[in-house]
Amino acid sequence: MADRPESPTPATGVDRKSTVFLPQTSFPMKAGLPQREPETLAQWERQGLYRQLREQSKGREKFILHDGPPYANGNLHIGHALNKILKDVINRSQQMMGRDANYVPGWDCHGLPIEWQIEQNYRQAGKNKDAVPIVQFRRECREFASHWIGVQREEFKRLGVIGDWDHPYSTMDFQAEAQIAREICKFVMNGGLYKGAKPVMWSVVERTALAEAEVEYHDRTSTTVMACFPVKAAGRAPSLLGTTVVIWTTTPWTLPGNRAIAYGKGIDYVIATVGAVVEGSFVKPGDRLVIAKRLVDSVRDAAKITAWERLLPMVGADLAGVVCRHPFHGAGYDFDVPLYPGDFVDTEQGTGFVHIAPGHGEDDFVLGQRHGVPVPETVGGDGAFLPHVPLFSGKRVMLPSGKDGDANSAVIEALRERGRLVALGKLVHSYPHSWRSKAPVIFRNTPQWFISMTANDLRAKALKAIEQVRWIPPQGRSRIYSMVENRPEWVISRQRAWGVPITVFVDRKTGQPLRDERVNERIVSAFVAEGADAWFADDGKRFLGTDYAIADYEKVNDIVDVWFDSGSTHAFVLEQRPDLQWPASLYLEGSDQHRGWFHSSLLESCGTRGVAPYEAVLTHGFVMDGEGRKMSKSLGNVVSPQDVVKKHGADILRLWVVSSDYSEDLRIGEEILQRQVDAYRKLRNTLRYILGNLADFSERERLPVEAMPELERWVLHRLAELDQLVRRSCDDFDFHALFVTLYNFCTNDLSAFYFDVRKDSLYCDRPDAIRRRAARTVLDELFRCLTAWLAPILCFTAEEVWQSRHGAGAASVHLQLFPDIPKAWRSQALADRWAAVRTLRRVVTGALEIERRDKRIGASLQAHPTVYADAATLTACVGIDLAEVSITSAITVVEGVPPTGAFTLDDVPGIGVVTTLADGTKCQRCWQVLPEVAVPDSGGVCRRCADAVAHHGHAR
RNA sequence: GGGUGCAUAGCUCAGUUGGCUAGAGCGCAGCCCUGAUAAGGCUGAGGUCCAUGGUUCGAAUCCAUGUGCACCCA
Repeated sequence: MADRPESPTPATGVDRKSTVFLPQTSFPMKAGLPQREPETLAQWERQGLYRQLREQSKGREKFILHDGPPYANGNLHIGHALNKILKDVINRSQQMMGRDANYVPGWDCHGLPIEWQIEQNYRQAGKNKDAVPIVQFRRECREFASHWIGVQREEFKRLGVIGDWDHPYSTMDFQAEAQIAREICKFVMNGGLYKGAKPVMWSVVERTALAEAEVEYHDRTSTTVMACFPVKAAGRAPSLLGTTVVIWTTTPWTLPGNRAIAYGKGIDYVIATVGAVVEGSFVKPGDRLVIAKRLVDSVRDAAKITAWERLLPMVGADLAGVVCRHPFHGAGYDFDVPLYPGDFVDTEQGTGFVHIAPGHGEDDFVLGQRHGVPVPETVGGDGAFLPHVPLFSGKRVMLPSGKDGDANSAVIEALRERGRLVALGKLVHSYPHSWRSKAPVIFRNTPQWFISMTANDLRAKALKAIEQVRWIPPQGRSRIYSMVENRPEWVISRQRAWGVPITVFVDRKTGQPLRDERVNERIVSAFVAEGADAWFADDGKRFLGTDYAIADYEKVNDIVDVWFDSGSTHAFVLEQRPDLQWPASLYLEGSDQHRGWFHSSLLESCGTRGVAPYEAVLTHGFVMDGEGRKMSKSLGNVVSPQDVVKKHGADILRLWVVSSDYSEDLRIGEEILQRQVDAYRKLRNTLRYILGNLADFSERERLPVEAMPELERWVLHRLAELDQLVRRSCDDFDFHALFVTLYNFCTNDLSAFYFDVRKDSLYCDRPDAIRRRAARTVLDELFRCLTAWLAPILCFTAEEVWQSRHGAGAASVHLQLFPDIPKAWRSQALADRWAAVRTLRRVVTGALEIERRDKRIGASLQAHPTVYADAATLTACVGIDLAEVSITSAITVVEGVPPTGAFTLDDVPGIGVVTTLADGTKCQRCWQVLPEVAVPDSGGVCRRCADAVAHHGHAR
């Protein structure tokens, strides 16, 4: 370097350029994320990053985000991506705040959708599922779920989600199945579990219960009847005495199962006295019928009434407490039929009253349950009335062929005989049919297993637990509270094959479940060793041991609902793994899980442990398309995470997550993604610029804060402010605010201001110049902070930047903590001063823009502004080089009122700028226009540059 | 049909307990630079704050109704 000519001729700019310290970095501007990210993943894998993290954070306070298990039956969709990325950002940020954030992902594996898929495979192969032994069937379900766990695991990993992917949990692990059984046993032992009955959709043809997913709706012509129920007790409306309440139904055969009547609280009713009728009417003049006011005309026509004699109005509320007699009163139907209000009653058609048969409909069942109405069992699995049903024993609702039986006509005839028939009709309506046989289904009461909401005060415990949990956003609390407050008993049984059995033996004599811990232990240990298949392998004699005779007990072959499975994850994951802890710090899922996983986990835990399994619950909204519509295959607006990753990279998707307000529904589409790509580029270039200007930075250059110029101290002040915001935002899981602030810091404070101003010093000052050393020290701090703060979000890019500086062999950026920021960096006085400086600067740049527009200048270094300002502003600027800050070659400051014609900004009173051209000649090295360069022996460079060139290479 | 929630520039979002000419960033347009260069800087144009009615001296903000969208339930 010493032989470099000290004063190169002005014409040879190339030589000078080599003395300018331009940014140097191999960090490319173009990211190539889709190619690069998998390489980074492979590197993390090789390093064992997850293991390193665990080692490193041993003994730290644990932060346990317990994973809500996705269902293992298909590729990931964008909602999965949102959920897992959010979890990952939270885990990584908690880890970097000094906690041990161990994340164990999991899968939900049992249940109907998988079972169905396997059945479908059989059907396509022309085989019959029922011919396959259940254990083999279950094995195929297990293999199916395993396959999708593998697929989803790779897809999740590709998103950058870090966790114990080598040891995830699944609800079908033997150990999990064993623990689920143990949880069931707890409910058996504490009396929470009981056998009851509930209506389900039942196919008479296949003699099986059907789930909602297994029925399809077709039009069907039904015989409708209006039947009347004589009022027995009028409640608070004496005028009802001697009247009959008229109901309407499309399923007359359900009348023997009637136990109540529903009315609408807000509906207006009348007592209609029949005036005249035509021949063939089932009613006679003088009959007094209670019906909805809106429907008087249609009832009149349906019942062949020519005129009403009188209409006495009343309101729904008057019907409270009214009790009727059953139409078949005196023939074995001598119970009361009370009236209850029901939300589902309307006046679209019928009479404004709905007959309630708790064994034959969902509404009926729930309403009946709420009021303690018994659920009669009237129809057998073959579709025939059971022997104990008066009048109709043996009558068939439906034949095994799928054709209508004789039950409807028998019921209608019985009504007519007793004078309880008001009208007959036909109705074409949408009705559920079996997916397989295409035959209509019936709602039939079936034995089911329930968890009581009242036994052991489960409901009260759950409500109390809700109060103690932190819900984010806070609306979540009231949402789940009202659900738990109003929910019916918890039905946990399913008549299915792919799941954990309800591990109960029922005493054939008493109907009670066997309660014996030794039996339970045998079951659980068998499951640990063999999985839940052990239950289905034989008659279960081995579980009873020598204490009980299998002949005295019935082994229940129902399985437990999958919500009970996932509701038990806290028990078989959090409690069982020594590297986790119970309760979880956080559950995080879509807001639909208030009804789902949050709910079942709460009930399961409160029923067995008395408290919630989580300290906090965070919910996110749903992902819509770019126009805010729901995504659907038919609309063709589905955005798949796989496509985004392939096209843009996972970091772009992660950026999208933190740019959105996930407490509400969020949108994704081409434009939205393009905005993320733009933001990414800007961040990447900011980081690249820092890297470039830190080339060869050595510790010897580092400068203590006290020795730095104010501009550098202001940047450090900003870092201190940001540090606080970063930590608070991470604690609040508010990444949107965090990201916006970081991004604006990079664009406004760094790129457009600090970097722009310091460019001159970084490029042209002597390497040992204080100003340059200060800038490089600050860049180093910026590097530490930004890489750490961005690492939880842009996990791939942060690593790439980190390695670009520290080498590929360096410890991962993800092993860093958020830097400790000295409190002393913060200075409000400094912030205030620089706010004033930047206001002044805005006026200067505005003034320069006029010059530029009028072609008097191009670069700002050609200008020499004169700033007129008040004393307060100038006081704030004392000691600050305003020319440097404004990137002009000179500046003149005048205290006083701006002259007319000076440039001003409307929102900045008192400051005006008059611009002239800078005096002098352009320095060939730093491009400032200075008088000193104009002198003959300057060599075309300013004194600073001449000095820098003379010492080039010496101080580095 | 019921419950819950949401609606502010083309996009993503701020707008405390009612008190501004309603803000930011991106995008867009124009200009400048050419030593961050498929970069960087500056300036500018974009709003029926979903609609209607009300409370108030004053409403994006509070109330009512409606519309649209979403989730849950029926």
